[in-house]
Amino acid sequence: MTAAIKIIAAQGLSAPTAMIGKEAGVSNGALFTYFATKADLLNQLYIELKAEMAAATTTDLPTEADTREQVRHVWKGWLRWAIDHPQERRALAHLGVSHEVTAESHEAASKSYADVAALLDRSRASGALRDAPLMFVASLVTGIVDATVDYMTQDPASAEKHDAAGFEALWRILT
Amino acid sequence: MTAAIKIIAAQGLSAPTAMIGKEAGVSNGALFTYFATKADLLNQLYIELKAEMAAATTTDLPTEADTREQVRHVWKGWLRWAIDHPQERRALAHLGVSHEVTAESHEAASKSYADVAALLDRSRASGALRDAPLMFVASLVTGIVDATVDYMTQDPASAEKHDAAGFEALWRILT
Amino acid sequence: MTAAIKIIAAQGLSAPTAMIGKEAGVSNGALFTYFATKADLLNQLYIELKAEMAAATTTDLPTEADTREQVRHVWKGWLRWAIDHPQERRALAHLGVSHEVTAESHEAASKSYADVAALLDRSRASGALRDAPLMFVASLVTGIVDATVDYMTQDPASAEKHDAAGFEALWRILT
Amino acid sequence: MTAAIKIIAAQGLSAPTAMIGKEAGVSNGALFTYFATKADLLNQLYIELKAEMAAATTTDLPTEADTREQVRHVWKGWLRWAIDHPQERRALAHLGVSHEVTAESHEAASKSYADVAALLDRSRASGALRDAPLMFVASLVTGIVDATVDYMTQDPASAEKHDAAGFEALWRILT
DNA sequence: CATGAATGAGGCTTCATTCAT
DNA sequence: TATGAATGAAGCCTCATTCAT
Repeated sequence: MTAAIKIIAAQGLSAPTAMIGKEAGVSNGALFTYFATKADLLNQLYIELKAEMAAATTTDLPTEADTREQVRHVWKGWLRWAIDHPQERRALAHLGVSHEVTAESHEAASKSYADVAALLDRSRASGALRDAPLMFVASLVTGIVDATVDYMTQDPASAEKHDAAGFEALWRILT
Repeated sequence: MTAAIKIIAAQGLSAPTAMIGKEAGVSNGALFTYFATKADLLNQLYIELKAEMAAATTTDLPTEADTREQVRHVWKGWLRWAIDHPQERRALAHLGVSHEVTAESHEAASKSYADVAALLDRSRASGALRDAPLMFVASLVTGIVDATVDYMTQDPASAEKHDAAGFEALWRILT
Repeated sequence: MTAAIKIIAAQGLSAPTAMIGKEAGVSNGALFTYFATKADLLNQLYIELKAEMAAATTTDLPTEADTREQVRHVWKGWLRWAIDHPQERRALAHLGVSHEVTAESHEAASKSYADVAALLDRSRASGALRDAPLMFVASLVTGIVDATVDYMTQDPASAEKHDAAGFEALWRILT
Repeated sequence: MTAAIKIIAAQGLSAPTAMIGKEAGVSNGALFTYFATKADLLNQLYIELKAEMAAATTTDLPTEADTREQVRHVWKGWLRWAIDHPQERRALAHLGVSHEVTAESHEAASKSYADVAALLDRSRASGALRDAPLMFVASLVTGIVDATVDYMTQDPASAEKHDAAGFEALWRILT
């Protein structure tokens, strides 16, 4: 699994299963005792990565604090995870557009985000997007996070500034 | 070319060249009269689509109007193109993450956006992101556009509302 | 034709007909107005080259001189032609082992050597190989010529010495 | 390998790898488990055949006997191998002129002939070719062997006579 | 007759998947 | 259950040959 992430991040989804097996230290045949199919592996990987990413945003969430604080916590967690797991992010970028990843997997992945979605819903309650579909708002937010992480990665010296600017943009949209 | 867009939108980048040829009404061999390589085709396609998309946002730009009006024009053009060209958008999504698309192609593509970038720069001049790198702001904007288009496509009945909400979010970020 | 020689010498028999056409300054299609088939071209080329090579050995043959003198003349002509036409030689090396060159072509080519063969027959009349089949002797001779040319080409500084050594070997075999 | 020899002898170097695989009783894909590339197969084949041929000439070489005896031994071994392995010989003829066979392979192959070359050097020590480059002499010898084998193969009834005539020619050249 | 784009069969190679050990 | 050699379908690309202009 870790192997798959590394290989897919580096080579894309067309990476041979044999190479993933090698990286994982198992034979090419053994891979298929764990995953019936390459598509299976990709789907499980997708779900797992999404879940992991979601978990990173909600652990230790200060549920008693005010909304802004909680959003800030999620924001921080998200950024930290993304920056600490560049390969995971790259792999997800590939998996996200793949035809091999089924609608069911996308469904399953979105469930991991229930808590984040709920928080988002509370945050925008009295904002400009109060009447927009929640998923739409979530998409906007995801876009902002991705852009922010991209620039923090490219220009680590000004990471702090990008972080602040990104959060500023986010908060403006929500409120 | 049009054929490639259609096939890639439907099947992804792993679509056989033979299928693209067939869709275009030419033999599999003929494809390589026009493109030396599959990668070549993908790169040219990427550059062309990006250019076309950029063109859709800046034609008839009211350069004398105030900034908000111009941003609104670009926004409208962008949305219209995206909604009218779902296959092109899908193909671009695939091409954007592909390893086959070279850095040179990305470079070339970004040149098409010079005008839009300049406008963006003017718009955020006195806004919260006035000190952020322009490309960072552009990424944020792209994220918002993509999210908006996604939801206008998924829920055409409320297209107007999504449009408005998206622009609202955009404008908030810039000013 | 000259083009074919050049290209085949450089690339072998797998050289594309299009490349030969280009070198000759005609379109790929035009080639097939002159030669029905690539195999046709190769066969004609083989016969022509063999004939040319044979001609180079017998022009101005001093038919009145003694046998050794005549053999010496053929030897000289052969060496000269081979050294002056390295591409032709290379092309012939490829054509000689090709399956595309038919038995008829080999037959036709050998006819060009009638005069040389007759001379050879006279030369060995009282020699050690007087009872061997003429073609066998011819093969031996060809082997010696080829070896000599190879070394004269590789080491032009000592060309004279190789020439002499080669002829010495030849004459020893014949007499 | 044996399959490759057979197929290449029959069809030349343009023989499909699939056909070689089939002859060997393995699938087309399996071939590439053993040889990364068709060129690889050809190079290994060339080296192996050359080595085998060289080995056939020097096994049981009577190193204590006089030079003529030793040359005779090599001659016999060479002829025997060539006559017993017509396919190997044909394959070698193709491989010898191929562009796919690299200079390194030729280098490697020539190393197999160190012993034969040394013997040759001793044999011609006081002969007419004593000052010619050894490799030149070797080429002459190879030419004679090839011619002899060709005729022994074509006309097996007189094999004995051709053998004798060939050796006679050889010995005349050396001494 | 020449052109050169188009054809399409065929070759080399890759790789997901299977299976005997 | 693990191994890794074997399978064979499929993909990219080449090139002899054809044919409309």
